[in-house]
Amino acid sequence: MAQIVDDRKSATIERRAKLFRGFADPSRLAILGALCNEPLAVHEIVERTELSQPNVSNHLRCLLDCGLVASDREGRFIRYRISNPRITVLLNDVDALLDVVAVGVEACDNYREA
Amino acid sequence: MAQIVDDRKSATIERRAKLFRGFADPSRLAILGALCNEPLAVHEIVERTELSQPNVSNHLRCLLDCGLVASDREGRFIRYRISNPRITVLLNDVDALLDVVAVGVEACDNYREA
DNA sequence: ACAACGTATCAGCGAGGAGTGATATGGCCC
DNA sequence: GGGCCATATCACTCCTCGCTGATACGTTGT
Repeated sequence: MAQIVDDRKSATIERRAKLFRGFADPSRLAILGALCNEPLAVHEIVERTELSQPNVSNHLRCLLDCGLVASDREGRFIRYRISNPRITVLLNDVDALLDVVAVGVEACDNYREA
Repeated sequence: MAQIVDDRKSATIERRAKLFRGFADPSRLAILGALCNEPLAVHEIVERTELSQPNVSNHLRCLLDCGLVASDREGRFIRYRISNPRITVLLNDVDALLDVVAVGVEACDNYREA
């Protein structure tokens, strides 16, 4: 019984961690940031983020699998968009938290700076 | 000028990514989850999370540097607590987002499952 | 049908970070 | 003050993940 509770708890934690990892990458954040303004085709994302095309495609696949973005084919373009407004909410929350902890976060050298 | 804007934009993205990474680890989430209920000393966190003591200490140092937790010495104990309510808000929002995308997130095999 | 464009896939490399075990530091009590 | 408990630190290993370059797939126009 306690075991079941533990399993359920840790399963929740693992899911949270995995979702956070989805956001914990500059490239994916750049893509999501670009898509927050408007839906975009892949080559447009490539232009705006200055990431390589395969790189963008890889991350889009990840974001798509995770359900964070959705895609619609339009002729030979594929237009990607944010799948759920909660994502924007989350990004805003992070910015709000950053207003408070930005200094500390930048100072933390337990993981990489850039 | 465009360069400055780019720099500023990417600096924002990097900060966001770094903060997200702070949350993107099961151990740190377990610690934060435990602290959400009540302030705890290190050995109490060790008991509840079943993580090793050095591991907990390492993560606490990281969370402390980032400003996500705060600490108070109490005799030979050191009591840690969540530093800002926005953190709880953020965790709740993630859960809310998970209600929508949990299936996709678990299905995404672009990064590790557990 | 062919050329050109848009997008996806894959293997391989490199770096960063999480966990462990041993050890150091510091405060408490008898 | 010596032993003990609570916490911190460090070196090291392993594993995961992100990026790149080459290439394949698919769609559209001519």
